[in-house]
Order: sequence, then C-alpha cells, then structure tokens
Amino acid sequence: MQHEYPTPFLTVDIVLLSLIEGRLHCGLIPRLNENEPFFGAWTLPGGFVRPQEDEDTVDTAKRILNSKAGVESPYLEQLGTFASRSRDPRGWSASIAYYALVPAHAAPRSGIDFKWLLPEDVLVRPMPFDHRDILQQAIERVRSKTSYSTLPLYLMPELFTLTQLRTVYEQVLGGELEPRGFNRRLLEMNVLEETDQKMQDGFRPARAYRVKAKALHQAEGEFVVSKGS
Amino acid sequence: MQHEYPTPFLTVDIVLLSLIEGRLHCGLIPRLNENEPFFGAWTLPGGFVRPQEDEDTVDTAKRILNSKAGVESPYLEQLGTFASRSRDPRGWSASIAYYALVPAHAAPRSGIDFKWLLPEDVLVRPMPFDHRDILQQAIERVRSKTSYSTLPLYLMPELFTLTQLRTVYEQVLGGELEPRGFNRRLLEMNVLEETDQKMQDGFRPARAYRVKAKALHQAEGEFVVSKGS
DNA sequence: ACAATAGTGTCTGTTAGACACTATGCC
DNA sequence: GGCATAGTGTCTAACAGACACTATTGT
Repeated sequence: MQHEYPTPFLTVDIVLLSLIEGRLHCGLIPRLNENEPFFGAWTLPGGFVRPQEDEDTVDTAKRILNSKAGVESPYLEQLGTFASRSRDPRGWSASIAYYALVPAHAAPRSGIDFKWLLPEDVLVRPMPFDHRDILQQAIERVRSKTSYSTLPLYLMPELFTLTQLRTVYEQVLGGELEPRGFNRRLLEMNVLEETDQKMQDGFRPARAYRVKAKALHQAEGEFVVSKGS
Repeated sequence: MQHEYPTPFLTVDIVLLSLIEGRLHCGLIPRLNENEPFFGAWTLPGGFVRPQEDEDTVDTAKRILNSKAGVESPYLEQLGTFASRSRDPRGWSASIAYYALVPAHAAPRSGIDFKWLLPEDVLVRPMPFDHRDILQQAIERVRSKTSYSTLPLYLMPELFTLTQLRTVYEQVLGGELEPRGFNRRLLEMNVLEETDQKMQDGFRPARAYRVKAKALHQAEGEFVVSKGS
C-alpha cells in the first residue's frame, strides 16, 4: 500500500571476531568502489541483500563473509537492526547486523583487502555509517553473553586446556578470573569432554579437552529464574 | 550496485503487551484490506516503513501503535528482524519487530478493530506471516528480562503496592514467587520510592510505592560479571 | 476475638571467592 | 632439588529460599 515512496534499501553488516595472537580482534575490509561513499575507509564487511540469491539474511551474511573475508559459516547470530534516514548518505537504509565468531585456525590472514584489528583501537576513532555503534554493541553483547554462557567455545580449536580456555574468557571479558572457580564452573556446565591427551606449554602438561558434540547451541540464552514455592 | 533486483520491502511489527484484568495480554488488530494477504485475520499491529515520515524505525513503531492501537509511546524495544523470501506471500520482505509494554491505565479497550488476547491462546493456533514466531520470541524475551531486571515496572500504574508488583511478576513469569525474597530483592535494587499513602484491597492496607524517576531505563541489560583477583 | 493480608526476623543450604596445598613436568 | 605451571581441598562470606512470627485492618 505504501509503495508510492521508494523502499529503503536493505543491507547486512557483520562484526567478525576471532582470536589473533591470543587477543580478540575484529575483521575489517576496505571500501574499494570509487562510486560509493567512504571510498578507501575500512569498515565492517557488509553488502546488499540479494533477493534472488538469498533465502534469508543468514544466507546474506554467510555469502558476504565468504566472498569478502573467505570465512566458512562460523557461529553467527543476529545483533540487531540499525535503520534510519541518515545512517547512509545514499538514503533511507536498514542494516541487519550480525556478529560472528571464528576459531583462530579458521581465521583468514590480514592482507591487502582484509585486516584484523583490536576493537579498542578501532573504537577510538569514527567509522563510516554507524559501524562504530554496531561494533560497540557487538562487543558488549559478546561480553555479556560470555559472563553467563559458553559462547567463547566457538573461538577455541579442536583441543584445548582449561588454562587456554580461561585465557580466552579473560581476553573477552577484559579482566582476570580465578582459576579455581573458573574450572569448577565450566566442568559443572557439562559441556567439555576430557581426552587422554596432554598439551604442554613449557612446564607441567595439562589435560586436553574438546567441546562435547551436543554442547554447542545449547546453553545459550538460558537464564536462571528464581522459582516460586 | 545491487540495484538490478527489486529491493525487499521493509515493515515494522509490534508485540504490544499489557495487563488486562490482572493478566498479561497481547494486542491484535484485524486485517481489513481485501487486496492484502490474510484478509480478515488477526495479527500483530504492523505496517510499512514510510521513508518520508519516519526518521527511523522507532518512529515507525510509534506511528503504527498510535494509529492502529491508539497507544502513546510506551516502553519500546527492538526484538529482532525477521527477513526472508517466504515469510510474506507478496515477496522478499523484512520485518523489524519491536515489543512494547503499556500500563493498564493507558491501554486501549478491546473493540471492533483492536483486541486484547492471552498469548497462550493465540500461540496454540497458526498466525499470518511469521507472527507466531515473533510473538513467541517476544514473550520469551520479556520473561527472561523480568527474571533479572525491573522491566515489569513499565506495566504498573503510578502508585502500587509490593504485593501488586509481585503479582505482575508472577503473571509474566508464570509461577509463584516468595513474598519475602521478592520484597527484599526489589527494595535492594533501589528503584522504588516509598510514599506516605496506603492502598487497601480488603484487609490490612499496604504501603504504596512509585517508581523512582531515575530508575526506568537504568537497570536494564546489566549483568553481574564475576570479577577476577 | 478472629480471619485475612502486610510485612519482618532469622535459620539454613548453596554457592562463589579466596587461597593454601598437592601433582607433574623441565632444568 | 628448585621452579613453574596444573589441578584439588576446603574455609568463609554472601545470599536466596523457607518459614515462623509480628502488625494492622475488617467483620
């Protein structure tokens, strides 16, 4: 009914996160088209929804990650939609934002058309569109989810030690954690599977764990509700 | 660049929630246009984004709530975006879903073009588009937020007793709560302001409270993160 | 006086933080 | 043996659930 006006255009932007050299980084790409705004700037990977190719926006996100960052379907979750008349100089637009986590071993290398950067370095300066807001909200979301879920498991390699896992949590949360409490909590969550293997970083070797097959996509988004009598 | 294809159309749908006769209801409207799909069915209030009128999608949501339900800017938060080729028979579409809470005294009455219904009654049968998913997710979101925040304050009138507030929490969560623990927790949260007034439902009068001015939009979305040493 | 609801005192089991302690490897 | 890291035992403070108790009204 409202088709007298031009429809806003619809894009997808992705906050791609991984651990590079032990620290949480986000992946950015350069804008290479001279006819588009912010030519030359580094931004979140994104692009238009292609109604012919994409069944939904998860498809869009995967296609973009694949073509612009060379990443194959990692953990992917919708962050929210950023839509307004002014966020894009070309006109009324809506961007459905996703965030994605990839383990270090599956992460593409920095290069001429893709770069890993520390979010804190990126956030101190402006970014094209409202990508700064998007990145900020993604980091906050990952932090808060990390504090009550097992989200960081998506950043881990096949085998890892509890100390390595704790270090990842510390990186994401930006603070130290008690080893005792951390181990207790994670083992009680019943998402890790002991292996016979050991891994060594220099001194006493540590037991290697892997993620239980059923564990991923399970404990996410669950809250403890105080129950009545 | 991708403008060879028709752009998906962009809509906003709203899950409007209120307490009607003490129970959590959602507001639905009938589809009255014979030329549109699902003519005659009851659905979530929604409509197209109007790029000329709306600065952003919060504007859209407020405009729709106002025109279709007669509700004036209540608590409004984005739930998520539902976008795919198949969700609307007219073609590729994206719906940015919001949920809204209004206090009972500001809630419109059920009538010919607006109806309050119990979510559990609505959810047992199919709905047009993917409105069933949207409603379901909204209810879940409100429940989970209620368990760790003060979201239900947006459902309360100016003055209320602790027992009334607890009853609202119980309605939303669908279970009983310990009065002792509930009172302690809410008073410690420091969001309520004592008044001198008393309210009475039949026996001993109870102290009336109001929401502290600063309290709304404060304790939302905060998590307790276990801190390190 | 008694019934019914409002509101408080307080016991207890559970849990998270803290930290000392043992275990296992390298040098 | 000494050192560094892995991993465990256990004490304690804080807190949530439970429930008995007091307080205030109507009938």
